Amino acid sequence: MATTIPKRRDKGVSLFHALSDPTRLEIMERLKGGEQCVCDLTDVMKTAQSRLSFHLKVLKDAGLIMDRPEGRWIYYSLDQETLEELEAVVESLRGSRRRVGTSSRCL
Amino acid sequence: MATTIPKRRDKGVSLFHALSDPTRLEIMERLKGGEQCVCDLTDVMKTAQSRLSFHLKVLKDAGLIMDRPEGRWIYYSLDQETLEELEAVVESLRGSRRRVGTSSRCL
DNA sequence: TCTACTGATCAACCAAAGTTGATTGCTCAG
DNA sequence: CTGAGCAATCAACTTTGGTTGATCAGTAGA
Repeated sequence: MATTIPKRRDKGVSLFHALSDPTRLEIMERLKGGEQCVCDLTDVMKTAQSRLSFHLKVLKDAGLIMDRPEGRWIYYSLDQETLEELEAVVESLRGSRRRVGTSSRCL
Repeated sequence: MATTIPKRRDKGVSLFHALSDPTRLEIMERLKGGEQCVCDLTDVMKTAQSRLSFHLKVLKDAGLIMDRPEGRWIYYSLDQETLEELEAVVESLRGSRRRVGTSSRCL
């Protein structure tokens, strides 16, 4: 089933919004190397725990990352499926490169 | 010359931010069909002219669209180069899919 | 059980982004 | 030259997003 245009747009908006912050982009980059627990990230990014937790939530709500609790820790990792969706959204933006001669209305 | 990591990140942030709004995403979709003047967009999107102008500026500042004045009108179109950059940024997010067995620090 | 640690959540605050309506500068037609 | 239409800009306002510090629940180890 094909997703409706507005639905697809909303999905794009939420993905782009989640990635539109330097801290969150850094988290994504760090997770490229494999899953990390929050304490790893807090240490290496030298940032407040609540702040990091906030950004992780934004990424998780967008579906870009997943969490896996293990004992005392929670491990975060990239969600490859959503990243593929993101790639599809971006590719769809490029669309057909045809050139329309004149505008429809403004004459 | 390879761009530095933080520079690349900033570029990503500004692109993602520009696309993180439904109105702007709709503009992008409409421009896929070819260049459009502002009056076309105002008509078809049924939105205030100043609002549209604001969003066009955000997209333009991010480098995603270009404008071409012609007489009384200004035509906007997608900037394919930037869209390619965007694709590269997104692809780089997927990175290596290797799995790291255990975390470095949290034991 | 008691304590220390991890990480989520909350409320209060501050900053950034978006909206609205009005104005301005420009171009073209009469 | 005048009047009308296109589009950018501005100031005031509203809304959304991000930060901070505190608290809370869950887990592990002594």
